[in-house]
Amino acid sequence: MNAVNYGNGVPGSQGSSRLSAPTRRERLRTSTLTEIKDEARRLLVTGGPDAISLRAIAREMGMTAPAIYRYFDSLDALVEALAGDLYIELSEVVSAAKHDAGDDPVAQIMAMARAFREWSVAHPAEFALILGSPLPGIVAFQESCDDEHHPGVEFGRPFMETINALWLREQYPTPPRSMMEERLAAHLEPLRAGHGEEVPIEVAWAFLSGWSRLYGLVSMEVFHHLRWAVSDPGALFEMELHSFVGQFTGQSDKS
Amino acid sequence: MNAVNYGNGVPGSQGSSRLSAPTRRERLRTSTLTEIKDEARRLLVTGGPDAISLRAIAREMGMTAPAIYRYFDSLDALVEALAGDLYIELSEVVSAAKHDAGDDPVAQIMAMARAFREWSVAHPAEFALILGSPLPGIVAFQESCDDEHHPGVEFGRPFMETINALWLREQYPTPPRSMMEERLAAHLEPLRAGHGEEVPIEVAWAFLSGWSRLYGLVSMEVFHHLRWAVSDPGALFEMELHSFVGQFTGQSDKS
DNA sequence: TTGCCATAGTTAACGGCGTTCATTCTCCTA
DNA sequence: TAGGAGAATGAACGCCGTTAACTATGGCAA
Repeated sequence: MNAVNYGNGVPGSQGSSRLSAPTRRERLRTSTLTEIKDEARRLLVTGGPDAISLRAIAREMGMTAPAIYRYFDSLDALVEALAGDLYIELSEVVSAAKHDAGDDPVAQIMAMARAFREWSVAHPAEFALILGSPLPGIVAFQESCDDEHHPGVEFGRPFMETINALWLREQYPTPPRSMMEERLAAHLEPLRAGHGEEVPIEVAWAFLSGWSRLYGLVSMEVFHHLRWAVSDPGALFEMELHSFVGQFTGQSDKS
Repeated sequence: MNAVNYGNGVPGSQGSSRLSAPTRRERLRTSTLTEIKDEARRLLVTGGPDAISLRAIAREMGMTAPAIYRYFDSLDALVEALAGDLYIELSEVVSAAKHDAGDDPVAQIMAMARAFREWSVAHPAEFALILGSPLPGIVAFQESCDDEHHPGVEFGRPFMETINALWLREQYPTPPRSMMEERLAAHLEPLRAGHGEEVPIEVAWAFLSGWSRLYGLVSMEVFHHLRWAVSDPGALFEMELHSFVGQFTGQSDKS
């Protein structure tokens, strides 16, 4: 691991000198870098994660495969960088939806959930790469989660903040405190390391419970694991979403 | 697709003649067949889905790769057959847990959910193969879900039956009927094709809602998508499980 | 202006992969 | 006992990631 290139960053004697004044070399380099990732994504979309190959990328770019090693240490490193970009893209989509949803936390939650589903359904291959079964090579990416600014943590932040705002406004129902203390409080170090030590246990519960429901439903739809049950997963999603936010608005579930 | 071997079945002029009297040839064939799948599973477990290769299997068996084409039409067909076996194994584990849980539907649900999680956590690679991102090649396997005896449908059956029994015993709370009629009733043809036309809408809802929660939580744990949040996913699982069955026992969620 | 050298790119090669084809061997049966 | 079906082989094709040695080039320092 003595290599100098890990996806970006220019190896060079003097480096980039002044900020906001990239040299010609640097511009060419970043241009090639993003072209590689764009081509990788195109392959991902058309043929799945396994279709991403250095040779195919190079062929499409009019290059030879070994040239890509000037930009990435390995195919895995390239895929990892692509996964990071996709995480950021998804985060921005979700955050934008939140900002467009007004001030009501419940409306914000619904907007974020819908944006998440829509992006996922529209980009199944990308979803599989960042939120599906971790391929060997993506594993390393998952491991580095102690970082406070890990894309995964960053992605969860707007959800967390909204649920926190909601809790401050009204104390929605939760499982018994005793159960949360016993089953949850002792195991929240990772979450609190990323989102602040003071996050209330009720917020942590609502976040984890809600996120796992959202993730389960969406990934079953994206992976076609619902096809045997339901012909319109979107309608099921809407129902579950209303049922979920109903918890917070105190709306009864009784028929 | 004019090939005769699709995983089992002996191509031959006379075939297997009398039942329960397999010829020597047949015995050797099925023995080799299962040895191939066993080796494939070993590779799956140690190196992930991509590590399954005909050449590695053959090497380990003291054979050459083309010989495997006597037993499977392609690598994809082999993986598909393996996935079918794993589905059956998981189904049996879950069914066994149900039968060991006594007569109470709620106890049965908890036992099945725990069995599902335990198998999944103990066999992450197998879980990824059958319940994770569908690789190209597994897609075909997912498509054939119109079959009433598809392994996926078969796997869901004990869950469905238990929730049905529960509904017959006590009418647990559900979302408003109007919402279920609108969002669910019109899209349940696939489920009813597999599990009977007469399944009540409340049972379908509870099944889908519960299964997606279970699947979401377990797959996040198996895929390490919870590592940044919680250090003991098992405790979170227990809490969610209690919270879920609490819906059915009328237990309040208020702290 | 000249000369240097880091950088970007090339070709060739290695080993591994799925798959096909022609061929050989072996066992069962008619 | 002869023949044929089935099992397995070796060689080959075209992919793949990766490494190593090599060449061309553009920008900076003397």
